[in-house]
Amino acid sequence: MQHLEPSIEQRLTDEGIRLTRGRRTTILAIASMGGPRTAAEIHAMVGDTVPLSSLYRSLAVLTDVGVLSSQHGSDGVVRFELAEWFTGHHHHLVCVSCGAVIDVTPTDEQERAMAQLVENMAAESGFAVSGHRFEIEGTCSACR
Amino acid sequence: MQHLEPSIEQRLTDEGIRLTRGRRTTILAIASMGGPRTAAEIHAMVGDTVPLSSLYRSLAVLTDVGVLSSQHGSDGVVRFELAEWFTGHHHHLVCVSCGAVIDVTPTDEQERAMAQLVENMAAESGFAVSGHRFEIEGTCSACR
DNA sequence: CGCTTATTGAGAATGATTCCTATTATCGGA
DNA sequence: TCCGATAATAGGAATCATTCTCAATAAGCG
Repeated sequence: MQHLEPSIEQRLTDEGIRLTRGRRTTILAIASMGGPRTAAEIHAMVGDTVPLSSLYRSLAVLTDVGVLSSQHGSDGVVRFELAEWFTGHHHHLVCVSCGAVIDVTPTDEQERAMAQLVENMAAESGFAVSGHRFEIEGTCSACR
Repeated sequence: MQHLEPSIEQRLTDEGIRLTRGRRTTILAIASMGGPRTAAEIHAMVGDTVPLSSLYRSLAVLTDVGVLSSQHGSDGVVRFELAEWFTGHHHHLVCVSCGAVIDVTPTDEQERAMAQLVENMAAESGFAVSGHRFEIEGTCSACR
């Protein structure tokens, strides 16, 4: 992605969010890194053109608007990546040996079964379900 | 749980870990709270009998030894609870508004369905599944 | 009971993230 | 194209959870 996808640009204007140089730089950097990255990693990539404090603010805004999604890693640090509406819904296979993360896109049928399960489990708690995260732990083919 | 379960006490001595007053207090507090709790919440419950710094150390040790399990919430705070070998396998409902976490124990049928799903999804990747983590995001009844 | 050594206590230190305020840049309209 | 209202930035201070330090203390063994 050399330029900003129109769909992303659209999303921003729809929300009344200005597309500043810093935000453009940030989005492009994340897109080019192809996986969840920390603010520090992104900052290292974009350099001083985007100060850390501005970067954090941009990440927050872009996540709010739904251009990015964030996840809190087991090391307590937040990682950002392009949101699923852009990359597609997926889950992660996490190798407990080498730490590799493999994307898995569920089939429609699998996703339906999962949604069913989610509703069943949440029903009794008066919980309004908005999404789910599913992580499969195991050993990847390279590590066995 | 008024007293420390023998199985937990055993675990500690097996690992050469001393059972101090602070650690006993900490474990009992967590057990009585019945769900994942932050260090701050636990500290509020045990009071000054266990200083924060000691509490953090105890939580780390107990997690290492496998008496507790920890999870990093979407609010960036770590929550602790008794490990699954003690409480039984379960999943979490996470409130995206207030960060609260509620335990949900799947029925045998649900867990079977989930295991099935996991195998299906991992099959193509040559992944040897050892476990899974399932988090349901939504809004709790108090926050709606 | 006494010894050895793991553990504690208090506060300082750290690291990620957020907040504050004057300054600047975006973008819609004339 | 230029202007103005105002969203957004810079960057440095502030916050918050968590970790570290080290002298003082207590667990558990004999």
